[in-house]
Amino acid sequence: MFIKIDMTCATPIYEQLKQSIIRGIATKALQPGEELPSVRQLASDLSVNMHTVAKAYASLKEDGLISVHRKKGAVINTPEMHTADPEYLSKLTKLLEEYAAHAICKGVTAGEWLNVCNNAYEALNEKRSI
Amino acid sequence: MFIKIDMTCATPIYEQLKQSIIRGIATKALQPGEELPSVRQLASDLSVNMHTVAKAYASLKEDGLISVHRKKGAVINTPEMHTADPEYLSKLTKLLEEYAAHAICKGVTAGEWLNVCNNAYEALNEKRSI
Amino acid sequence: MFIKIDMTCATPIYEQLKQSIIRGIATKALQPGEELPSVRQLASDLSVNMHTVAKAYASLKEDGLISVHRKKGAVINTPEMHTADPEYLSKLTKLLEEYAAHAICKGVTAGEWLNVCNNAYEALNEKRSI
Amino acid sequence: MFIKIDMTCATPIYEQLKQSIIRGIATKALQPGEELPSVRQLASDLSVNMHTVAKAYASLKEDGLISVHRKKGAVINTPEMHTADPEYLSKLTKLLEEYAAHAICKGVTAGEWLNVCNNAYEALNEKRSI
DNA sequence: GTGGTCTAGACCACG
DNA sequence: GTGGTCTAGACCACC
Repeated sequence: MFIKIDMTCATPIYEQLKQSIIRGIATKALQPGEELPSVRQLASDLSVNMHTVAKAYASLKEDGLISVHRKKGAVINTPEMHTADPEYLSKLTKLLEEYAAHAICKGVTAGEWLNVCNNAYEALNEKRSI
Repeated sequence: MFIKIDMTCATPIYEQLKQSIIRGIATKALQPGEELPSVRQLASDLSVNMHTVAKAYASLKEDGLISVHRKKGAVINTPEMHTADPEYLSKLTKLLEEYAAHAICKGVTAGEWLNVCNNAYEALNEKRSI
Repeated sequence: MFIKIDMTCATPIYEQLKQSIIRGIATKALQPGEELPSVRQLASDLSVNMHTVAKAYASLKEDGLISVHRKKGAVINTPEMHTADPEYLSKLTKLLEEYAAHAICKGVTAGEWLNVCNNAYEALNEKRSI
Repeated sequence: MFIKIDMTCATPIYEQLKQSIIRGIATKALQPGEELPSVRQLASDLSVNMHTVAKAYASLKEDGLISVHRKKGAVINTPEMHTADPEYLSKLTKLLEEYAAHAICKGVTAGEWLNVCNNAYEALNEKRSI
């Protein structure tokens, strides 16, 4: 796992960490069932505090992306393909509206917008198929 | 101006304010050339600190969405002034990748993803045509 | 607010604190809209660490019982009477099954059980009506 | 024995185990006088540590739900041995108050509360009559 | 060994 | 002054 943390970045370390792991899962670099390093281990690897890592893991657990297995530590969950959770999709739509609004202001057309969205999704999927 | 601020929301007030204005521009509720209220005016209307409004305006200016004139105050830029430059689109793609990655983890398919993206864009366009 | 923390108790301090506040809301000792003390304030009052209080507040926020208002700090939410959230009720049922099972093992009859449940609810409601 | 342990669950294994057995007794799947598997046996069946099983048994014994004989091992106590003593009921009331308080905060009415409590009890009784 | 909890002291963004 | 984040070092429950 290649997790890189930018200490100078404004976004909190634990969120960068969370995002890195999410990216890893999305690109299948992290397979379902795979174990994540222990909080202590990862903390020392990244020269970051234990609690910071713990917070990232807790957030991922809350999102249902990982589970904390006794003794095995944190493991990647298998996504529930069956349920395209409408609640989640609606929340996602709202979040995307922010970017969409900004894009419209910048003169981005509907076609360009969908193209960008598609690129974002496929950029991850490509790595996935490798 | 129909700006509503949620004081209990986690996102900073100045960002909510900025986002409200962006949404206003995107839906054409705010027309190019139109003047925004003065910092003092808007601050008192929303009962927030002057600095908060000023920060929002500064951020909008930095994004090239408004211009600040000495006399007229803040005015909405004309859409012709912002070109859908590839640099912006590539930055946007990176931002969207975060959401795309999370969506993939949650089992959202490419079709669902594009559908959500389209909905987000059209939700703003619909209001626009009213 | 009379919050008492038992440092010798096995249950974490932040949970005791959370429970105390929940009790306060249930008995109307804490009215909707009322402000809770700041984390620093409460922490010093209870001679407990700031973070411990913050954790309790965060948990209450997640449960939708309080909101963190900018500048006003944490304020009690007004319960949404309209929605008897079925999801919540089903989760609650599962939790209660644990106690019910134990009670059955101890020879508690259905009548006694319902009586105990009613007492627990009314014990809070009585204080409420004062 | 139909005991399922969730290694990813936050509640300790020994408590899950204890709760499973309690549920078994409550639903009469485990009859009074019946012998529980030996600590070694159950531990190997569930692939958990011996100490974990022993801890669960010890806790059940402390609650007066089983007895541990030298030769026969752990056996389920007969219901006649546990009387619905007022002390137990009062302790139970206090525990239930926690849930009741939370429910009140969430806007659950007295009727809904009693309904939920009744459902929890009957859910076990139904399985019992099968 | 693991994660969970608590403490203490620090910095920063926000308002 | 407020909460949010990060650090460092400690103890404990569970396994």
